[in-house]
Amino acid sequence: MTTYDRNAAGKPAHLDEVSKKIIEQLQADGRRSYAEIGKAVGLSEAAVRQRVQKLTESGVMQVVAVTDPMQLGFYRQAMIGIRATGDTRLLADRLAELPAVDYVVLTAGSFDILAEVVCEDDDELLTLLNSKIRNLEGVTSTETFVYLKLHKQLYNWGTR
Amino acid sequence: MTTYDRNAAGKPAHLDEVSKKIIEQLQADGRRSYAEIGKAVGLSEAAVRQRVQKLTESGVMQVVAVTDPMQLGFYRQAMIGIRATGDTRLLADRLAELPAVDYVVLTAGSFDILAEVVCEDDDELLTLLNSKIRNLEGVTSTETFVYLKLHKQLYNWGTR
DNA sequence: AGTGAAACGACCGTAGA
DNA sequence: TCTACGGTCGTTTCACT
Repeated sequence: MTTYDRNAAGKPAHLDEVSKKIIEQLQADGRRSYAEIGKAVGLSEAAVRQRVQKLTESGVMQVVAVTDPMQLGFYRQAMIGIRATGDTRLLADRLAELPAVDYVVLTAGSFDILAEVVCEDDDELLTLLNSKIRNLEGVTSTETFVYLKLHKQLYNWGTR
Repeated sequence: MTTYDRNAAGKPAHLDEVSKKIIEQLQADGRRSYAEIGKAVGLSEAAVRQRVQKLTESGVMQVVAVTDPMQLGFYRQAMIGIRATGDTRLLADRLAELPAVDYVVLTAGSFDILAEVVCEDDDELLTLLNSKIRNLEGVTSTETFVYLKLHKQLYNWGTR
């Protein structure tokens, strides 16, 4: 599943300190054992496992592999600001279908949509823009921000 | 470590099909056992373990917990486009130090920097913008794109 | 929700092709 | 770089609190 609704699981989750610590442990290393986490947070292995299962099932957290595009041969990344007419949700669906697009967000402001793309090179980026994105129904104009240097990238949203 | 250099580990990594499959397995579930992955890709448990270790050490991949800001009480996200003078790398360092900033990228285009922020509410966002970001040395103007709906969010960059 | 205990399975180091 | 194997540790289930 590539597209998801952040509101799907409902509202807050008001985690206690122990669950926050468990999440921190898994943010540092997603393969850390439940037993080791238990030692760090002062809980039995079984209790940690139950909490992790709940956190995962409720969508608060997931443990996944993240990869570095550069090392996989994708040397060109960019953010595309898009201005559009009509229902931007439909347009967002079309954008999300493109394999090179790894991030789509509907925004308020001078762009209606922001889309991040991952390309092998400038050639692919140019083709993507001209032959795919700018052809989509509703797109009135785009602005491209080529990445010069990715400086900070956190996955631990929300625990700060 | 919150800031990292994507070029740190050098250039390509030309993975074979087996390593790509291993990464796919861990993208689906970061806690899947080496033995189970081995069955899926046709390799012994030890071989999978060695490959995962190499992929992790070389920075091609890492297994981590990712969380949903909404469910942790951060209801307002936004992308801030920043125009600046001087060395934007220094400014990016200052931005990266702010806990609410989870993403900073130096760009070419009508913005010099794009920064994603995660806030509890509009109040915090407003304070962040006015009292923190716009005060930073070198910032000449900002443009804020408040997130209305996060539509697609991939962590599996590069394997497409 | 949590603990503890026993059976099972995964993980890790080492040896060898 | 892979497989094979044994010791160790983690995980799972279940009965209990």
